[in-house]
Amino acid sequence: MATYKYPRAATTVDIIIFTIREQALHVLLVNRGIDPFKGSLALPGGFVQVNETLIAAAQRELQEETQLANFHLKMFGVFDDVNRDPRDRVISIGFYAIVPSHDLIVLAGSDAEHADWYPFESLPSLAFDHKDIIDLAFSNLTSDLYNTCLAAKFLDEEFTLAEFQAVYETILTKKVDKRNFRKWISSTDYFIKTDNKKSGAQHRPAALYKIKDALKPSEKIAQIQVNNSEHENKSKSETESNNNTNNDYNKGYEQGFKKALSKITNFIKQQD
Amino acid sequence: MATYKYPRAATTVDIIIFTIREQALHVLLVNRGIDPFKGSLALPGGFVQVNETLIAAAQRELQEETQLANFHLKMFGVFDDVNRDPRDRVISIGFYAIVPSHDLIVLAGSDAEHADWYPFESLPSLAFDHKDIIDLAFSNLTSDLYNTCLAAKFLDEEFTLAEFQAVYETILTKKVDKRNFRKWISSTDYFIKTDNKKSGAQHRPAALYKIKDALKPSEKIAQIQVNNSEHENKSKSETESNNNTNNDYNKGYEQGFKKALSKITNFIKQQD
DNA sequence: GCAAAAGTGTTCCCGATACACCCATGC
DNA sequence: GCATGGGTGTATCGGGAACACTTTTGC
Repeated sequence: MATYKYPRAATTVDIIIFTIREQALHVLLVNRGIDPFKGSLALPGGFVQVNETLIAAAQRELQEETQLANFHLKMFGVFDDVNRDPRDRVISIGFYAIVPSHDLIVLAGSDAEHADWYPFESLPSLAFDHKDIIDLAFSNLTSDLYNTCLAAKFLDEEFTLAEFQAVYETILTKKVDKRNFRKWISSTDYFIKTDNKKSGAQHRPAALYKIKDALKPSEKIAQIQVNNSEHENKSKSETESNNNTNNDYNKGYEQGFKKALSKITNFIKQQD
Repeated sequence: MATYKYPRAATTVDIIIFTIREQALHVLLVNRGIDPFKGSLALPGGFVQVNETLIAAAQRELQEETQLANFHLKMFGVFDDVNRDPRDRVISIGFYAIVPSHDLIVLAGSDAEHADWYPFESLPSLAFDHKDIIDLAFSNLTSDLYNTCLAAKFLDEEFTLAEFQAVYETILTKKVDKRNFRKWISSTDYFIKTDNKKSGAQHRPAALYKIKDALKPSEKIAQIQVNNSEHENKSKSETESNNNTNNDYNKGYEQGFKKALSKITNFIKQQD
């Protein structure tokens, strides 16, 4: 039992796990085994313990619910409507994660909850304000596609550029120009061609690429980063200098914002 | 007394109030009257009550400490290091606000704390992780300069373009090209020329501008917005559809992201 | 009439877009 | 040898950036 002079809001994390299966973006949802919204679908997540950071809480919840660890998690929003949870005042922090489609290890939930994948384009109605949370997560996902290398997280460690391009086309639901896409790949410093090739198909083998080692997961924590463009002016200490429990995998994935967000609309064909 | 089965983190808000005085960006700091960090300088802020949103808490704290109301507040980050407050586990949400330099109403604090302005470029050492919070706030401020009209909040309701340009030059510590700046003004839909002029100086009178009425404060709440660029693809419901207690002034100020963040580096002369 | 800031257009350059053909493999 | 996807270069266009002179007032 904990006793406080004044009542406190509870703090939770909610996590959107994105994957691509059957050429469509999917989101992991759990069937709630308890009230409120018992029987409804909801995002995985749960209460933050007093001795862990938010991202550590998100990692822990995911591990409990999916047996997967070491997610690349990104904080993207705060949900603080006073009545968003009928039981109590609950402030929730949203994170999103990306997993490769083959990691579909499903997923006996901790509380006899059943977890499964649902297509982003036709989500059922959800508990709490989780629909809003997903929308904001998606909005962040799309903008991160061209500003970070994290879209590679949808794929295996080594991937062909055709596979990678398909990730963008699936999420953006737009055709992408192959030559311009490849020009972008080499204009960023995110990716590197390996010596390996993927052969076996009935055509020329494709070179395999991977994320540059320098960008591999390190010991940096997620922080909501609203802007990362390069203004060489008085940024003083680095914006990421705060938050420091080291248990995450975000650094590098947000490095090297060579180009500003205008990238987002790059080489998305102007058709329609 | 409030009693919970499991201990809870406390939730606080910290607010950075920016203003420009003596041609320099300043930040409001208070002298802490109580431990921890008694006597140190710190950001205004305080605990969130269970029946108010974060932004409402920020508004309330500011009103208590500065007698000013109706700030334009923007949420920009979450600070959740486990040991950031020596007393207890405290998760803080950062907001920033902008006030015109003449509103320097200072500011007998609520707890016999003395509040005053400090130049951003030479801040003293601060309590807690408040230095990190300020750095992230500044980083958000600079990126918002060209993506919203909120820089006008540094000025009176009606302002000349020279005054407005000086805001940008002060914050970015760069010279800005007058013609390109004015082209940007008219390329956005944020501002409108009034029929009034500012005369009296020893030169040609300057036209006064103001923020377009359509962009004036309305009933929308602040949400951390990582991306707002226009991808006309499946943004599904609007990203700002969440968070809805109506007590804020943010809408419009974030509307109409016509251009992506590349704007940030606009018409900042390449001199050094 | 002179000092001092207001106001205004054009050129250049680079990066974003569009676009079509040859290459290597499996069968 | 043919079907299939892998791989590559160029020309155009638009927006960002640089740049100088005329206008209007106060004294």
